Amino acid sequence: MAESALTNRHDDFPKWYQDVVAKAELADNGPVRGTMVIRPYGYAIWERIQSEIDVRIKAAGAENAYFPIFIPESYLSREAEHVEGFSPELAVVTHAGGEKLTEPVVVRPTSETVIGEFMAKWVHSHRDLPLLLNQWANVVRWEMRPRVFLRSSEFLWQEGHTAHATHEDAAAYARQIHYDVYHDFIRNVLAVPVYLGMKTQSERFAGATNTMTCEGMMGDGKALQMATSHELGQNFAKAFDITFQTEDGQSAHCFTTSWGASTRLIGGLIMAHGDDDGLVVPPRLAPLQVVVLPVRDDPEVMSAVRQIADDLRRAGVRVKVDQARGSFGRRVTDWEIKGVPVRCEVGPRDLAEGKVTIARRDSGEKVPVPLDAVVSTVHDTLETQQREILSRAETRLAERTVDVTTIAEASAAAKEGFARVSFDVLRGEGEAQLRTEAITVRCLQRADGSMPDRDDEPGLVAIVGRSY
RNA sequence: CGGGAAGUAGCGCAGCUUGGUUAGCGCGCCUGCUUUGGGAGCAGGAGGCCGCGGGUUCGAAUCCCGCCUUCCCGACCA
Repeated sequence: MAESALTNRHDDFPKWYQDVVAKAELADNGPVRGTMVIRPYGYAIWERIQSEIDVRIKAAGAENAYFPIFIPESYLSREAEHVEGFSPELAVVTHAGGEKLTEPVVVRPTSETVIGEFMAKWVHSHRDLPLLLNQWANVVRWEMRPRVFLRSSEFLWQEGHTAHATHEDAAAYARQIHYDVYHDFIRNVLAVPVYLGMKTQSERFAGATNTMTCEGMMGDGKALQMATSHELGQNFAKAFDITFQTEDGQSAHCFTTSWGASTRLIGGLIMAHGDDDGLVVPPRLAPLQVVVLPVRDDPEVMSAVRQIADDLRRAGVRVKVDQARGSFGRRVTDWEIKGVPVRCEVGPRDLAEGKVTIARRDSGEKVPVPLDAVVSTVHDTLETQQREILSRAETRLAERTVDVTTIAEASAAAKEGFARVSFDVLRGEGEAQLRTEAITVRCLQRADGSMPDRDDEPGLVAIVGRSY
């Protein structure tokens, strides 16, 4: 291969990221600072993310609904920590219909408050619980330093909101979502290994009693929070009067949860798996799993290409035929930048031998395959690739997570990746001290890597690092 | 929002210091022919409110002021 079409990842990682976003035709910047235009290929990836997450959410029993984008400003102020947490990044509508509004209207930064209001209306009895809602929506959080997919002023996400009769029920459901929806999707579809853990008090969602996170490691060693689930205790139930009658006729406040994953996952996909040739999309996620690529625009070749694409499509593979416009080399690099997992290259030389060439995006490996074995080989290659993309990411995560015992060591380790350090070392001043170096506690775990129930459990371990 | 860098064709840049023909170059784009097994070649062609607004000047891409946008580093976040 001659020179790359992209900035080299090790020369300038942020520039490389921008190049991939542009050249893989994922997104453009919008005309207003911090907004983004998601292009068809980028949106196709989002639609794959949506459908995989949606099916898991429904399996967990939640139902989709839709709440309005405009929220009365007064709703936000009902929960003190919540409004304090969000007020710096709110977009507020003060004028509409040619007049000044009597009460300003907030563009939702998240929907806890409106949904709380309606939960209060809908929940009367313990028989109405649990109430399990989800919505797919856009939200607005005005960003000072925007970055496409990672931190945009408007982004797309799903936000789940649930109400439960007991703390135990709410805690269990938030964990169920965290493991069975987020962790399962991120690990098994997105092929990103993550640390599951609890946020420290300073990193917690505004108004939550507990925030859980999936922390992934990007190609440059920085952390990305890829999904979060919150226990909100009775904070929002009290602020919005979400009450129900218990079996013995008492009135009680609900325990609520909320949980979300956003278009940031696309940024995570790019930075977790991308290489110097562009995007690498894991097969289970890929909107396009195979591109069938004619070496030249020749009737015999084209007819073979169409036949192979039909066979693959019938076998359930997401496939596209390359139209053979332009040079072969150019077309190859274009599909590589887009990260399509498998190329099936078909030329006269292959056909003369009754074969095609199957090429893997992640390893670059190419093998000749007899025509009648294409479907089964593609199938195997997709599975292998899915497995090995995850395994490479796991190796990086393991190699670049270092066990340390002091703050100075943690700070050094965070230059390359993550540090694992006893939380006792950080309690008090330690966390704040690291923060001055832009290093934060990504999550807290028990010594065996499991999810703590409380942040004051003895023996907790903190995973620290720089983050997006 | 603080510190730094930059905005000239779709993308990447030169020109600005020292104001003065018709604002250039590479890639991409269009047409034609030859090509196509790893970013093709030749020939012809299209494409610019030089980020926006104001000022200085006989004259501004070039000098001055303001604003907007992008990127980097910080404080905030999914």
